[in-house]
Amino acid sequence: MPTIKDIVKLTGISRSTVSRVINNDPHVSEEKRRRVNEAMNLLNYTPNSAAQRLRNQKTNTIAVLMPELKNPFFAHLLDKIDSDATENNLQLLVCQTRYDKLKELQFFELLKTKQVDGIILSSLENKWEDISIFTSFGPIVLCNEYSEKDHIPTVYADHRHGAYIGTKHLIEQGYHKIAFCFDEDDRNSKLGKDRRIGCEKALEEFGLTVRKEWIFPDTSNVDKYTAVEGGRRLLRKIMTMENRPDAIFTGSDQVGAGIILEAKILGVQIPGDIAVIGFDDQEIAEMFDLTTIRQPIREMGKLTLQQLLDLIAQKEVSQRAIQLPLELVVRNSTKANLLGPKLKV
Amino acid sequence: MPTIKDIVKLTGISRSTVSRVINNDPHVSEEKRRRVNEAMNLLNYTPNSAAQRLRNQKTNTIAVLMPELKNPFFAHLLDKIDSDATENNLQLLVCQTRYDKLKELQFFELLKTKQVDGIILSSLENKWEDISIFTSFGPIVLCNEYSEKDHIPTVYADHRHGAYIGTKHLIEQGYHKIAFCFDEDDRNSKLGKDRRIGCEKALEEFGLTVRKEWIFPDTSNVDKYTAVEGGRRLLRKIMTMENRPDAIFTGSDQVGAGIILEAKILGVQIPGDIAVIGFDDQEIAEMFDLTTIRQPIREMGKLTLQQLLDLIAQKEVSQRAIQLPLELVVRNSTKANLLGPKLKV
DNA sequence: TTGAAAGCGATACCAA
DNA sequence: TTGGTATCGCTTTCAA
Repeated sequence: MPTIKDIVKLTGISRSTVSRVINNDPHVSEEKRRRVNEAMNLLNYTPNSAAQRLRNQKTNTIAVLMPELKNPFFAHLLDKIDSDATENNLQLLVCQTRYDKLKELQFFELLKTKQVDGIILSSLENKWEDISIFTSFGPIVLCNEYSEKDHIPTVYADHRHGAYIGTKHLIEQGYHKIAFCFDEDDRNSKLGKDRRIGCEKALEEFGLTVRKEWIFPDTSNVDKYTAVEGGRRLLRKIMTMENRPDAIFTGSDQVGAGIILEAKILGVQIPGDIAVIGFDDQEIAEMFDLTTIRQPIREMGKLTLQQLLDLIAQKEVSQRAIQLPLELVVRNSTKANLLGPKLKV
Repeated sequence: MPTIKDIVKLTGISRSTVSRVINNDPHVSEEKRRRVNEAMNLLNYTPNSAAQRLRNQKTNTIAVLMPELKNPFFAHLLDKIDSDATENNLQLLVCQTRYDKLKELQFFELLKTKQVDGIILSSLENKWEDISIFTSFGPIVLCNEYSEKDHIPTVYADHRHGAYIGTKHLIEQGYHKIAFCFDEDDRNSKLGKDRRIGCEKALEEFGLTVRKEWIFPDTSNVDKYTAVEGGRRLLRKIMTMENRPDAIFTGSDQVGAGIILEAKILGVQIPGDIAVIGFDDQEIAEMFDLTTIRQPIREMGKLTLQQLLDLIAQKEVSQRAIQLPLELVVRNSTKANLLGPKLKV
């Protein structure tokens, strides 16, 4: 591969000037610029990025940490981040933590070893306290997940409100025996806790209370089956209960789809016997006619990258924590019970 | 950030020896090794990867080119490649071509600028002739797609046979008016062409012929709607035809799912009125009880990375082109027509 | 506008 | 086993 030296040899022009041409420095005469460009084309020259990185202390690369790519939510998030990254001449490194604390921590070495200029964190396996020390090595922006401390650069959706409007919708449709199945992972993120708060708020407004036996954790991540299978198991479990809920509010469209699929097998009517709400509004929700809470993935990706770029450019970010609204998408899985609202409000 | 110099200052030991410790060179006394390690821990030292890249001419990073991440087939492929890459201390750069020839070409600059040690190409927008020149800048391995020239390092599935067994299955189940909907993208890859050959072979064996009006291109990529929507449109179109096929062999599970969804709306019985076969065997195929052709994604990812690693290590790869078998997964979307095989063989 | 030279942070050859 | 030094390829300051 040709280097600057080869251009120097060919043109007799100094490396400084050649470098100036490469970097579009205006202080170069037109004639030299032309000769350098000619030589570069002739030799098929491209600057060596390792040398540039070393010299400039900049990689034009960022890492996106996520639990796993085969979860379509994260694949879409990565897709959106990539759109904007490409526009900004940034490379993207995929980093799957696979729900592993240690793996997650290891990825932060990328910042120390200067392999990336910054990190987007879309899942949180460790406590923020254990991660925050890495911010001294480079900027980190949280996306989707969020921690208690709101002085962290974060972009997240208002899951509390999302859970609230979902629950409220169920109640208004006449369902008041509502089960919840959310990722209970409140060790690190406030996400699960916030959802529960939102649900409770809606229930309280209608004079209802949460029943402990109707709260189910999403165990698909820990037990290594798919979220769809998780939904199937959940419904089977629920059907063995004596006092059954008449609606299930789930933490993902996959779980919701699993419930609907298993219902068909068990002869359970959706929404006649049991209503279902998903989360995210992925393509699968539409396919299964599943009421869900839409996540603004496009905006989350865009704003997250923007924050990161601002931090890399040393500009302080305008807002540290950005909260985005969540939206209810009504489909047939929560159609009003034929008997009309069972509840007197 | 501390550098080797800081370790030298702190310990009085030369940079050469420090470097040896970093790289586990055995020719270092235990005492010095201990002192260097102590200092490294004390200063929280990590080698600067840009410097290592420059010096070693190696990045430990590879790029994976694919059309788009939101296609679950590619998300899964990337996931599998990543598993093995992580084991080999390789970073992965995501590169979405978004079905764009120019974008694809631009990604090969990564090889020229030494940002990656090699490239995995899982889609092909340009002709191989236009890409092959880049092999002089670093190794490139084709995965999934394949070109006419079989001296290219490639891992691909036997789509000809896949199409053959799928078609044969349909015929044996009593369907002999078979429509095909495959990506017609044979400008660059042999994939589409091979599928057609496989279909024709099966038809011929049973004395049937292909009907031109029953061959449909998959236009979702070009027309910018989802593959599921593509399936829906396809069925609507077919239902307007006078002479309708009684089975549809599609190029993806998404298209198959779209057909099944639209059938429900139109009151078309699957498989009673029309049978459907998908391709890939993604989770969605199981959900929709869709007969499909299973792709060995796990093996494809593994073997592809192996080939690339061999090429990077300068070992010639043992086999240039590896062909993997495709497997029929029978589900209810192709259940034998109740009237029994219509065909006298 | 141009060029000489220092330096980014590591590795490896050579000599001791 | 150890250390001095050249080198990887580029950018940037300084002086001309």
